[in-house]
Amino acid sequence: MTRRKIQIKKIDNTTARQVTFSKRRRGLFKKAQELSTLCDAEIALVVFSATGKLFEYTSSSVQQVIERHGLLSSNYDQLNQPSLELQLESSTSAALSKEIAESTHELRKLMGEELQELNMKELQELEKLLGSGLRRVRDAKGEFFLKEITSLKWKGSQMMQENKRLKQMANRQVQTLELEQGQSSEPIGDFIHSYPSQDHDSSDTSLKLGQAFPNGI
Amino acid sequence: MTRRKIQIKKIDNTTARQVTFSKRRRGLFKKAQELSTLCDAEIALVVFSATGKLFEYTSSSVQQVIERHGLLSSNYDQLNQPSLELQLESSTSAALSKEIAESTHELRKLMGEELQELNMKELQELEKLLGSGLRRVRDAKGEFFLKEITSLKWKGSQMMQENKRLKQMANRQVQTLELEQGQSSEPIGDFIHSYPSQDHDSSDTSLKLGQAFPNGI
DNA sequence: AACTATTTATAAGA
DNA sequence: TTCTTATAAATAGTT
Repeated sequence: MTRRKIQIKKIDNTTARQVTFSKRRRGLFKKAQELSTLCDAEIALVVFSATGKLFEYTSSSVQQVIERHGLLSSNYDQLNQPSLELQLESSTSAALSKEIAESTHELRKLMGEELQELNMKELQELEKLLGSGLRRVRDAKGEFFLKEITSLKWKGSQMMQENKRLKQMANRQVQTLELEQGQSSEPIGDFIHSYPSQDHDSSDTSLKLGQAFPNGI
Repeated sequence: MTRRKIQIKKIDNTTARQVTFSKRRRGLFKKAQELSTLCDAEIALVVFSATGKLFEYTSSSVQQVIERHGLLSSNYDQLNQPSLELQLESSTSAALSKEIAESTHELRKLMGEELQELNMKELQELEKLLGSGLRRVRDAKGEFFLKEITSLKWKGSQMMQENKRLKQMANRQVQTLELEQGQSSEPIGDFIHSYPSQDHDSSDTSLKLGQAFPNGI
């Protein structure tokens, strides 16, 4: 807008458009930075050129905020040792409930509720992360959950097969009893289908499931 | 920068700072919009005033892109009926593997791999969602995963208890056999601890696990 | 919120 | 790309 005034519409000539893009982009970033400094504002600016090149400016490093709170590092630490505490070493209802409660709490924390502990200003700074940082965290969390789910499904399938095997074995034994002694007993199936009551006896009958899945997913 | 040149540093006077903020913010947004139009660039601009007020500009509505691809709606549809297909109606290895593979595929799709089907331009537009849209998607996905994991853990615990019960029952029967017939048999434990082999018989031994968890988490 | 003297940004050309 | 420069646009200080 100087040797002549121009219309604000897409510049047809490719070369001219690229030149203008460079010039105006620089101007825009400079203005953004000036506004941030002069008025103590937090600014995030992302520009994609028509060719897909990315330029971005953020007035404050949100990375700093994140690192200050150890969000990334702690999350990544947890990501690197998934499912270890989930190998179900306990088998009573109470212990399981507790474990589930704890895991849920841990997962909720992972999900970002811990962010609520940051004050408003810091949250606003976090907002400015735009894609990069938060998106990395999000993707990592997603992968974590995905692995967790896949692992749990594997364990579930293993347990189902074990259950099946147990039932077959039980049935075989009942048949043996019936054949050899002519006794009749309650159908195994009905018993198996009933849900466990709240009694916890003290004998160690833990089945040590989920202890080895060589092709760990 | 006109009656006099100014230094680019924080303006002390609060009123002056607010006035300058308004003027320059407007200028900045105008420049952003001009750059976007002139050069066919995608621009996302977020400004937080010192008082925490938010102003933002995005050159294209990413909401449109998302709605066009039905990403939000389809995900939410899936969110509203979680774990139904996971109630493990099958019990053979082959069926389980297939189910796991399908579920995994479904989860991967949920995770956003479907986004790879969008072309580059659209992805760039998506980038500009900044927090709002993508964050909503992310949070929804996270909640989905969380529910899925909790549900799977519940099922796992139910199966473990059922396994325990089966083993107790088996042990009781073995004891009965041993008492009444004086026979000795292989220790149940070892058999139970072994992992299932690849045989699939055709008898329906499905245990219908996970069909009712009144206190659903 | 309006004005206006200047500075700044930048379109066209080199 | 970078520089030059004439001119348009933005805006600091004022009203």
